Amino acid sequence: MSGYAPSEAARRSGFSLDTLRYYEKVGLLSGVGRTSGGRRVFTDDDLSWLVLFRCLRDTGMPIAEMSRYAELAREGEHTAGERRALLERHAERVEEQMRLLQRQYDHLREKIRFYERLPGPGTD
Amino acid sequence: MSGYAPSEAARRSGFSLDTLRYYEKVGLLSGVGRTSGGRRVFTDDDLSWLVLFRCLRDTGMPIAEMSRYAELAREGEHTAGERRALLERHAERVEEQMRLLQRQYDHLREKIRFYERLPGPGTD
DNA sequence: GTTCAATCTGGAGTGCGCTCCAGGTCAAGT
DNA sequence: ACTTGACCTGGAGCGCACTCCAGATTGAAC
Repeated sequence: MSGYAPSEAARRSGFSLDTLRYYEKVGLLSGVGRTSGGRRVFTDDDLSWLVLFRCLRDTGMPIAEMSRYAELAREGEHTAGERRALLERHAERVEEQMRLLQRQYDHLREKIRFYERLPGPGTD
Repeated sequence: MSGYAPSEAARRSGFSLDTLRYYEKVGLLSGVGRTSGGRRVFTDDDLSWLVLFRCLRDTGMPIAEMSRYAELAREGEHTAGERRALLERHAERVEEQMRLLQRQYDHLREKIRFYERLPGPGTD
């Protein structure tokens, strides 16, 4: 069961091997296990962190803030409130982002409608 | 009527003065007028280009692609089909982006719900 | 035992999109 | 005429998030 090679962790998380190394280097991912030979071994727990990072990155959270979150989590249960607040603030920014994206998408569609009213090549 | 100073164009478009200069430098914005003293004068037409660029940037289009679009527009009416196709492809990417954002937003909200079930400080 | 793909390390390099700076110019207000 | 704030140019610098590289090591398969 749990214990994934780097390539497997990369495949499952959608991050590249280099990105996984980079995340470890900047302290996002700490305490990843090693084989006697020095190779990384990712646990299910590591994987679920990666899934969270995937979510946060896809929604535009900067790495520094993810690091902050991870650091809080490492500090223990008493930081739960702060972690929650951090995620809450982020979620609000994401909502704003979604509204903007929707608005600009609508503009874009309108612009395209303008072109659709023009005769295309071969439309006769 | 039409004829805006750089600062006014910046204010109306939401781009910084430096960004407006940069856009001109990379060929996004071409043929911006000048006063006898060399200062830029933005027309309503320039402004509407900026509004379009704002839309495309906000939806994640790279500058190179906006340049391509602007170039096509300069080439004349016969590129309308190609321009339309470019915008259409972009709109599809934006739709994908919106779906991803929504999906990850949902994950995020679920994660937050987990914290909400924990007693916060002072929740008693 | 040999091979060979996967992995390791440290560090340099990349791509993008600005952003800032120095040193000078312009023009509106007084 | 003078001051002052907006603007000019060319070019350097920055922040972010990777991405790539060289040269060495590991370990599963044959």
